[in-house]
Amino acid sequence: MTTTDLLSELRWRGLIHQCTDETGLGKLLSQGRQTIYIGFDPTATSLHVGGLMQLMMLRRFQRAGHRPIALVGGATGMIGDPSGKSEERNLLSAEDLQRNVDGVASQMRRFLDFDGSDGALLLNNFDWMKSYSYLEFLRDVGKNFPIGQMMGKESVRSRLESETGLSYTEFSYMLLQAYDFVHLARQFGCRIQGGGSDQWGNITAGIDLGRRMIGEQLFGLTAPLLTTSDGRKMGKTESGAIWLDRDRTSPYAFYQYWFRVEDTDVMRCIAFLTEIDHEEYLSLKQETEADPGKRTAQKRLAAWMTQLVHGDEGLVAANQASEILFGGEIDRLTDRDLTEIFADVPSCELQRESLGGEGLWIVDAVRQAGLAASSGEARRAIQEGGVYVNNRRVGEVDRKLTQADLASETVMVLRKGKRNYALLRFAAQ
RNA sequence: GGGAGGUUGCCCGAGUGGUUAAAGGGGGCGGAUUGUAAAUCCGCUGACUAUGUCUACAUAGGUUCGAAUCCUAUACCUCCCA
Repeated sequence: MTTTDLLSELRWRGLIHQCTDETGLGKLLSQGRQTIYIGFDPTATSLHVGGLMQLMMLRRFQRAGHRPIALVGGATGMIGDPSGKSEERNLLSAEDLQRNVDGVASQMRRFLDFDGSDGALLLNNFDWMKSYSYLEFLRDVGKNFPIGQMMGKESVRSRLESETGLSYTEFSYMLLQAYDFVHLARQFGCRIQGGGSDQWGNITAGIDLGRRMIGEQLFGLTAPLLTTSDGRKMGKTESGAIWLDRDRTSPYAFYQYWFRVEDTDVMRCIAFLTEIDHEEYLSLKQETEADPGKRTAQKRLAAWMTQLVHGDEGLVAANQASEILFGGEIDRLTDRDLTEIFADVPSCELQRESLGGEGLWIVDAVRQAGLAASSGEARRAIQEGGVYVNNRRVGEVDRKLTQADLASETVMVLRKGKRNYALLRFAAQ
């Protein structure tokens, strides 16, 4: 891809929410290899879908021949960005922060090429902020910030009007992020900062600071937030965020999340998060509108995302799991198969002896597996025909489970409703 | 400080001495339908050793054969007067 294509690609994908100077940026990009940076909050050891948007943005720049800088906010993470947050964040300890920085950094290697002298850079602003003294910072940086302008920023204003208010620490956040931009411009010739639309205020603060401190014209580019058609943030389920870390969100759950995206949201996800080209995008859009029941776009999205984040094995496993879970009876599988397919499904260990004699009462099994909070609830579920053993419906409340119900050597698969699974493992002892 | 009203199940909200585990709605859960969708329809929604037993209508006592319903005290909330 040539540099001139990059902006037009971002445009058709709808990835340009705001830009400080689109024509100027286009000119800059056509002048040759540029450097762009985006900051990442190290709030957890893993990124989630929100961070993926930004990571993909950097990746698009790298593929167009530019150099991306992924900046983990080891320093800014200690302060907490008030943008888009309704209340003050709890400060992280230095150790937690370091752990998060390490975790996030290792995930980024999947998306960006950090090798060689031309590769992407992974930086931590703690490295240059840790030894900056308060006094010096106030003289160099602080004096360039008119309070009036700071107060005008959306992030500050909305918080001042709210009941929680904001602390001086949070108020100062934008100085740190602004200084990052200037630092990167000086050290690495980085003249572009990207981010989500909530970062606009922080980015423009950096551009102003750049003009004052080093007399350079910097550029800012924000992407829209990834939201559903009814305005909620994407990447969240009732049970929490969708993470990139396979231990937090299994490849199967990850795949399922994208598979189940609403028709009205799926094309935007494809545009925002994948590298599926315009031609295919249009044909997917057409197919989805013509026959939404086929879920062609959802399948493509799920496959693309899962492959990028979890690799080929992840995709194969997710596909297999989906087929089995939504297929017929579960039978003649091995413990290994089941354990892999149901990696993120809750399971409980039971004594093998409980299968002997009378057998294990289904009501107890459902309750112990965590599919029902009480045995009353378990009974009800069974009476309503909502309980399945190995995907076979259980008819009677007094049903007993025996050896014959094992799906593999030691495991049974219990299900309540459409897609609530739990494993029962019968330990040998 | 004085007066009036309120506090019901996950949430809202009926119920003012006797089949009241408590109407109705929302939510949640199951089923049917479907596209692993939306909408729709049906059922369930206190616990348990379960054709029975126990615990529940702010909390603690009391009246009564019998109370969410009457009385007393306590806590919290709302309104009115100072």
